[in-house]
Amino acid sequence: MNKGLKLQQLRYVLAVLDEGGFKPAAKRLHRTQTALSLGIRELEESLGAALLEKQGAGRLTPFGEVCVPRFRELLGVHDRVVKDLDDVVNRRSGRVEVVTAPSIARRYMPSVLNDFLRKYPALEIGLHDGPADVVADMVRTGEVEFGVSSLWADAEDLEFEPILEDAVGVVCHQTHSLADANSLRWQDLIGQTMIRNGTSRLLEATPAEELLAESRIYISEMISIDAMLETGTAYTTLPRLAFQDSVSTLRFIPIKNPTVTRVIGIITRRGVTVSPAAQTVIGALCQTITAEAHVESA
Amino acid sequence: MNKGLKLQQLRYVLAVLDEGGFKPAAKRLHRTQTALSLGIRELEESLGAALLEKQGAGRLTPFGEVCVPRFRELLGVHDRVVKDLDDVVNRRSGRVEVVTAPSIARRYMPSVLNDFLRKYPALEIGLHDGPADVVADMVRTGEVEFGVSSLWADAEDLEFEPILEDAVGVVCHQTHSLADANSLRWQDLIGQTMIRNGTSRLLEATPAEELLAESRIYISEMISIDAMLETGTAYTTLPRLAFQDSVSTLRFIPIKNPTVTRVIGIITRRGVTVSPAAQTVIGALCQTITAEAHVESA
DNA sequence: TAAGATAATAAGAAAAACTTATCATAAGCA
DNA sequence: TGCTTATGATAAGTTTTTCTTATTATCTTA
Repeated sequence: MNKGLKLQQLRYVLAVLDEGGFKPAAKRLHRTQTALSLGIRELEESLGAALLEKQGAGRLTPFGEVCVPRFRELLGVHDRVVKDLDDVVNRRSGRVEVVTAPSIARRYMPSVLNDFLRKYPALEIGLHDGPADVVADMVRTGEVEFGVSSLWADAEDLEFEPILEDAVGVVCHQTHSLADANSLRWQDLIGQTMIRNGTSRLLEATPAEELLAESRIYISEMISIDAMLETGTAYTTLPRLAFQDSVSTLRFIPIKNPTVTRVIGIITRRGVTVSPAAQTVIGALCQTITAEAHVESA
Repeated sequence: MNKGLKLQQLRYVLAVLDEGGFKPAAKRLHRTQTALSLGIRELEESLGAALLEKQGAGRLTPFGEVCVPRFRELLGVHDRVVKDLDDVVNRRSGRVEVVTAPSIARRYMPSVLNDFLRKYPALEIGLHDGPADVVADMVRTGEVEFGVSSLWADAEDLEFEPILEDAVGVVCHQTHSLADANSLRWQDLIGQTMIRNGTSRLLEATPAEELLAESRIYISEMISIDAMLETGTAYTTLPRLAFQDSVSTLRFIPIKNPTVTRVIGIITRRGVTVSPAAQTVIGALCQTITAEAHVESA
């Protein structure tokens, strides 16, 4: 006895049964009668017993009667598996977990998600946000398929694909002495009271390093920073995207010569291909960012 | 997308996973590393997405994680089907329905069944008995796979394979005038009171036809015939096998010149192959009959 | 940075699957 | 019956698939 059924041969048998003969079955399967004859014969030999009676329109032997329901079961499972996997590949099924920097989550993800959910009604998405190190960790552990953030140290086990540059600027209250400038240089900030925050690491190893060293205040939460800025006596620095225009008493002033930017990109585990569904999300995100960039520069 | 998974390719993937690499997996499957590489690649292309990460010891892509459980399921069903059918072919599973003439059922089937059940502990058997026409009908309808009996008219839709000849003789009470003969000729019976029974049709178109015409009693049930014979005033005819030695007050006297026999054989539906299990029963029956014939003639 | 291992690629050989053409057998019909 | 038609089996050859050997590229590790 030869282990290993060939699914196609099982289909031959079922087709002969359904169509009531070799010739019509062959026609339906786009094969010749001979192909079915040979294929079914081989199947019978591998099983060790005949399935179809010698003559007459495809009648089953008793053994065939035992076989056919199992053939149908096996082919049924096969066809379902094929369909399921096809659905996954063609984004008709699946779930994506994503983590981004808070600024990205607020600024870009809403429209990405809307697009995405409309376009692929059967896909599910989970969106998380957090600071860069948390983003990296969530990608590393596999909790999420990819992250969108800046990457401090380029880790061996992570892949970074830049998609966006985000320039650092001054944020201060409208009553602050710097508030009315259109743009600033770093040296303009010397002597001013600076609040450091989570993004201040961006200034390390830049012309702003000196300011960093002078600064004697560090506040991690944006809410608390806002409250401090409201006094009009201090400023902080933020990347453009992290600044919320909605707080109308604060101003954002770009800093030039040189511009300091954080680079935001797609973070994935090195050597792990993202799922088809996740690829779609990444694609949508990049497209959205490109579109907005055009709007801004216009 | 190309419908139709090849089971072997699925096994390649699982082997690479289990063994942690192409080379050991290839070794286990008695293939070269290249064969797996090519096979898995083809599978990936047919699915439309990668299953294994490019390098490293057979790690799965997220899509691969989705696929593998389904691969296992499909192969599991396949393997179970193969095993089930193998069991049927090799008589480790199955059920046979048989119908025989009552004489066969009493005389031969007990030992056949004992042999059979001992030899194939997993097979089930259903034994029925009845007169020749009932046997033929049960075979015809498919209620049973085959019958063992004589066949009156050779029906178009039935196949008859003779296995045994059964000579007709006289049955009478030990006090009957014929009781002490060692053998009789038909003419010895002229003038005696004959009881016809279900087997009397065997005498049609034989030298005994005349006796049949003279007979004025027909009794269908053996019990009632016995009662009548006990009076010692009448005789009946029976094939040897239908005569029960256990009724010790009755005698069986062979009739010769010419001998009239009923031919008992295997009755099957024309053009229907019997199941492997049934083939076994038929084989055992023929063997038992041959063995007993030797004993008797010895 | 070189050595060893692992997987991908190329090219050809072996095996499988399919095709056309032909044959045997059974069923239908005058 | 004998002729015709239809069905499935068989033979021989072709195409396709699958596998192998040989080689190359890439990653790992020492």
